[in-house]
Amino acid sequence: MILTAQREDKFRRILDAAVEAFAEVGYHQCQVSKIARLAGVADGTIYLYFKNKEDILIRLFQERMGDFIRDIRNLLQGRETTRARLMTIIETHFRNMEENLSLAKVTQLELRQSDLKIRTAINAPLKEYFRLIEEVIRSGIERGELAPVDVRIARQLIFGALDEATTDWIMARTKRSLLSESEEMLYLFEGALGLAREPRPRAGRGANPQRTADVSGKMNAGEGARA
Amino acid sequence: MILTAQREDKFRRILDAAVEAFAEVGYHQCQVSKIARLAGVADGTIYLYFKNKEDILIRLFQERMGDFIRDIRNLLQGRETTRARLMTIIETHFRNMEENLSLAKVTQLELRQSDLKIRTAINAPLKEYFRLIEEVIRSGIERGELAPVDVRIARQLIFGALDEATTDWIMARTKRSLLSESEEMLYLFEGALGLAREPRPRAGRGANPQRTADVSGKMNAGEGARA
Amino acid sequence: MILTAQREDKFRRILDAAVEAFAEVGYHQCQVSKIARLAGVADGTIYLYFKNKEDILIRLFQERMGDFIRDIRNLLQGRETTRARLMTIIETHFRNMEENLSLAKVTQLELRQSDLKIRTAINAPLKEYFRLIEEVIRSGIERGELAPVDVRIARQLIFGALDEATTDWIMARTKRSLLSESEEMLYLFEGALGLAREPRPRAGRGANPQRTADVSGKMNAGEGARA
Amino acid sequence: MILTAQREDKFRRILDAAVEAFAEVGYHQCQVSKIARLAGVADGTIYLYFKNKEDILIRLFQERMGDFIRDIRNLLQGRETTRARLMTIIETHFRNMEENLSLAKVTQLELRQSDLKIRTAINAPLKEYFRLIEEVIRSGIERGELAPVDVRIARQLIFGALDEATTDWIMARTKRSLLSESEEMLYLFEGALGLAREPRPRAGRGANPQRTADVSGKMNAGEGARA
DNA sequence: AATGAATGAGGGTTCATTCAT
DNA sequence: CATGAATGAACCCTCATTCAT
Repeated sequence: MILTAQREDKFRRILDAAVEAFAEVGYHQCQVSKIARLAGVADGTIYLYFKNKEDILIRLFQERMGDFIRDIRNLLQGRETTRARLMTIIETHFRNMEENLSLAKVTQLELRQSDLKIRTAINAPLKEYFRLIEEVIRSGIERGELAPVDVRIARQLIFGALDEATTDWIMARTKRSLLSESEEMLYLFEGALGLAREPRPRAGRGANPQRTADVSGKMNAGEGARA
Repeated sequence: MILTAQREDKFRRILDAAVEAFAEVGYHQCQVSKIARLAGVADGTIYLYFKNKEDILIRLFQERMGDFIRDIRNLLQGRETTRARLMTIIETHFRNMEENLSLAKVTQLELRQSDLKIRTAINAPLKEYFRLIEEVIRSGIERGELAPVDVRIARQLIFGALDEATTDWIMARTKRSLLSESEEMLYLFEGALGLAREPRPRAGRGANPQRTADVSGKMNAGEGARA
Repeated sequence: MILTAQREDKFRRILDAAVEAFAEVGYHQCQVSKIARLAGVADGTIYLYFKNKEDILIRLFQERMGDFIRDIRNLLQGRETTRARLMTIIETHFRNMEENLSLAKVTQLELRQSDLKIRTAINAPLKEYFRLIEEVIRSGIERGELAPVDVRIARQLIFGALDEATTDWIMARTKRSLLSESEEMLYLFEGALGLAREPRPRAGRGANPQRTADVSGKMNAGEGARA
Repeated sequence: MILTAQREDKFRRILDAAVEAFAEVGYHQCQVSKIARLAGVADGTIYLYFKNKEDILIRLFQERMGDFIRDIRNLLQGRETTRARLMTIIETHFRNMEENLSLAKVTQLELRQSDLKIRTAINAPLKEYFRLIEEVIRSGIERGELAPVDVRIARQLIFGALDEATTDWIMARTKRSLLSESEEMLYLFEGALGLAREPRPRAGRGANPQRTADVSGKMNAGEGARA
């Protein structure tokens, strides 16, 4: 195992190629040779850097999820209030997905395809993300900003909502912005967690419930539902 | 093509066998011959009832999801308040999963493995569920019971939270009851949707945030995280 | 085994259906259920009349070839000269094929698909046809009408030429008449067998070799060649 | 994709193996793994060189037929008279078959099994052979050596006779030489095409029609007829 | 380290045939 | 006799992985 810059580069090229390839055709449909082609290496070279196809998916997730958690941890340093922290999580989650559509597709769709072995390997970084969310909730409770909710269940709600919103967004044909949902999502979280609510940021929201009704009047046809 | 009770029975036996088989080894790892063996029919018989392996998964979901939605719609008939309706959704969702662990595994894990074709086929029943949730939210808003939240996003929160809680429960080794989370989940939904909160049903909850801390103190090790 | 008229009818319907089915999609591609459908009987019924799929092909050939030989034998009764007899063979062969395109396709194309077992079974009727041709040649030699050619090889030439002309005709897109080749074919046979040649029946043939040249100038493109 | 001698060799080994395998058990009965075994390669290797099983049959024919036509064209260069040219065609056709019994079996029996797709692919080389025969006939007519016969029909007679003689020979149990029929075949062709006949080469032929009678006296039992 | 030709296990699906009704 | 649902053997091909160069 050499760790030269060159090797590091090839490792990254394969990972980048894999993201694109998985996102395009799906993990199971994706042939290793396709990744090799996109990465500009020979098929066999893949196996100098990865144990097998499964390993690519796992390392991919670990790598990107690790980056994501590092980012979010850094951003949380500067956030004092629980509201600011929640907004940071929401926005970073959404922005990360929005800026990496391919990665988002893999994360939301392909990773769930994997069998038990893969999901087990994926466990660690995901657990880290869960822990991070739970820490925000717990400290919020301790500081009296949040109601004494069940931390695990509250985390399930937060992660589940962000995750579902992302999947919805990927499945939707109309490419509305995911980030634009952040404020409404924060509003819901505030209520769920018993955080004293700020006045609604969007003017006219309270005054115009019809708009909301209209939107949902579309009945989610073709958009909200996972296609 | 006969449509006798006998034929109906064989169709169901194959579907039941498929649920067990997919839950046990996963869709991709599952051989058609395994389903046939479990169903007590010949391999070829499968293809008298289903177009192909994929079709089994699709029909399976459509069938069971259809039943589920029918159940939930029936129960909602007798519920007048939005709170009661939300509780019905939560409990029916959780009970359904808890009573059909194999089905839950397929729904939560295997169905997400499927490629675009399968997910498209799955779309209709899932959309129907989304619509149902959104109808409860919308009517709650119209009746003044809920704050004028964005219906689509609120639905994402509700479905996402239920879905994530279920996945968590399946992945967890310790088989705590999923249904027992219903009340806390309802409590969070109430806050999120601006529903006037009932006093916490569980005595001591507010008084004992430590319990929550304990639970999360486990840091989700091997439980909360998707293994 | 009953031999009522009804049974006889069903036997024939299956055979007729098989001719059409084999001609349309080929023996190997043809499913037994297709024959059953065309014959208006159940799949299983086929097996009351035939041992298996192979048996259908064999009986089909035996039946039709038997009819054909009976026809040709009857016609030969009234033909005294070897020339007339040869013409009878040529015309009956061509007319038979032309009037039963489906049968011709099976005979020329599908029957040659069969494995050794089928060809062995087909042997008897084909041998009978060979014998018939050889008898005409032999008696022609004995009566001094033909040169003392090798009977077997002469038969190979006659059957081979008729067979190849038929295959050519089937493969050709342009549906020129096969029967119209009879006279030229007879002319060639006369020469080959040393039969005193009649003056060319087609006026201008000898005088206009260019026409022939023109025709062949087409180089057989798309017609003569087996497509 | 390397095109080294090594690769060329493997291509040829597979082709050779296929000829033997097809000849032995027939195209449809022949498993790809049998070809692989005979060729000394893995099953999957076949698919590096051929698109599928069908492709093996097609390429096989194109390859060998191409060689055959090249051979015959070369030999025809040195033949001035139409008689010599006809003899070249007859002898090369017969010798080629006799020296490659397996190939002959495939050509005469298996290739006719193929469905439309295969026969279409086979068209080109076969047409080339037809064209070659027709060129000999046409130039013979132009040079006044042959009667002004219909070129296409004459070609059908020549190819049909050679083809039928070959099939006969393959189906026969007694392995008389095919090549030994060349002279009699030429004799018949001479007559058919109006070529001034040479005196019969085999002494006693005219004098001993009994030999012919004897042969045919066998009534083709098990020999002449396609078994 | 890099290559890519070679490997060969593995499985979904078809369809001729059977047999209970 | 007739049916047609059920059977299950059989096989082509893919593609992740290896290894000689």
